[in-house]
Amino acid sequence: MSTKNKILDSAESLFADKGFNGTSLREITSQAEVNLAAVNYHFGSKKELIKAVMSRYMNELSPRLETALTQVCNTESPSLIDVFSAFIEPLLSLNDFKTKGTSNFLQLLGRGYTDSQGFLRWFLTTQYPGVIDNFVLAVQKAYPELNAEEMFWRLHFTMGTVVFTMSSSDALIDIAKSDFDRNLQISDVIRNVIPYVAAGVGAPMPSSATA
Amino acid sequence: MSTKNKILDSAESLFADKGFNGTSLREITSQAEVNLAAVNYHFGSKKELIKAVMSRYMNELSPRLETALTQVCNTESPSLIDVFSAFIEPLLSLNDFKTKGTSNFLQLLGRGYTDSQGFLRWFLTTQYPGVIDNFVLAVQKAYPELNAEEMFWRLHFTMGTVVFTMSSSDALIDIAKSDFDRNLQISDVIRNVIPYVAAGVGAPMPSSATA
DNA sequence: AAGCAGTTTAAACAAGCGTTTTAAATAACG
DNA sequence: CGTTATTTAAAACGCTTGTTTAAACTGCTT
Repeated sequence: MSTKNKILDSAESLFADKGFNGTSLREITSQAEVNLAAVNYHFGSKKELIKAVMSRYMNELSPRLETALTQVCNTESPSLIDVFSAFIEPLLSLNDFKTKGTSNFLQLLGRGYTDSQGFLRWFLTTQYPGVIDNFVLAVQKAYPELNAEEMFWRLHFTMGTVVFTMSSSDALIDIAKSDFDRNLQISDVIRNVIPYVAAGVGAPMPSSATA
Repeated sequence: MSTKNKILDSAESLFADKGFNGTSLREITSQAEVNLAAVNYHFGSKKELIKAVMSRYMNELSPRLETALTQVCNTESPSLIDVFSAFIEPLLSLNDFKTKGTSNFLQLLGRGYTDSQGFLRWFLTTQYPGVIDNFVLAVQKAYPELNAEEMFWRLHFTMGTVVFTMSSSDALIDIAKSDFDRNLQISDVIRNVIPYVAAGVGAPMPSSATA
């Protein structure tokens, strides 16, 4: 295993656990068993390391996601459940790509949104615009009555639900075990959240006739 | 204005903007125009200052919230919209209590959940258990078919939606202005999110007969 | 007026941070 | 084999953090 990959792996798990700001380069290089200066040598700076960690996942995920969302758009009359379910297989495929891949990535997503404000929005919209565009198209096809403004709000609410849930998924899984004696995994959390966000996005328009 | 209150006010707005970890005591005391050591003199530590900022709001909010939720429980057959709408008046009343009170508090809530993991959960469950208990009771009355496990998940999803939305409400309001030419306030965001979370919590049970 | 508790002040502390610098070890190649 | 380029290593840099210290100042009571 190369020094570069050892750093990426350690950074990924530590970032997911403790956030970007909450993780020091010394923690990362210590866990990776490499020298402290190796981070700046290989990546230039901490910020570039963060981007490298995120890109490794997004490059794996975004083509699968775009394909799945395009397929939904090409079906006859997709439901919102169909749209959100399109995320399942691409997200779970990250577990083949890397151990704990799915949960690590989803937690990183949450960290990127809350740690340094605006970073994730910039990262996704500038680096991977195709994913968002396809997603909006799929939602429009599933719920054409939703106007642009309502769509804007509800997609942000959904982003919040997913990002927040995933950034605290470890705690939620622990509570589910102690309170309900259920041994759940990240895939169960994903399957649980889909009916919720689908119902939220699919809520009737506030001041219009029923769809 | 006392030194103590100057610190509380500056800490509140800076914490809401940049998070607890992202705000230094020197920023706070500089904006408050008091000496650096005043924080440790009056509050003991930064952690105690955070608690003091949160308590100032919760002591104002929790009795109003408990009253409103109890009233909902005492109505004949409340809807989930009724339950969540019970939050509106108590939350907006924080604007009478303090300038920008509502949005500051809701952003602080989000920071407390994401900044240092588990702090807010501990704070709310140990310091203000009555609010959560009344909330759960109200949801149970509005949607009795929801079993404990589903309730657990959906309330956490809702927490995520609200907390995340509010912690980025400033950005959302800005986007709404530039994209749709709408001048919105925090109260509009609250009213927008209610149908979403009500529909999410009210989603049909996954593997049971329709309610 | 003297004394005293309550506050405020400026300065310093120890620790941690990201980054840079130096030199030594390793690998690649003509 | 010898030279060059790459990679590692340890130490130090400059800076910021939360916290503490000790002295000065405040306003009140005796």
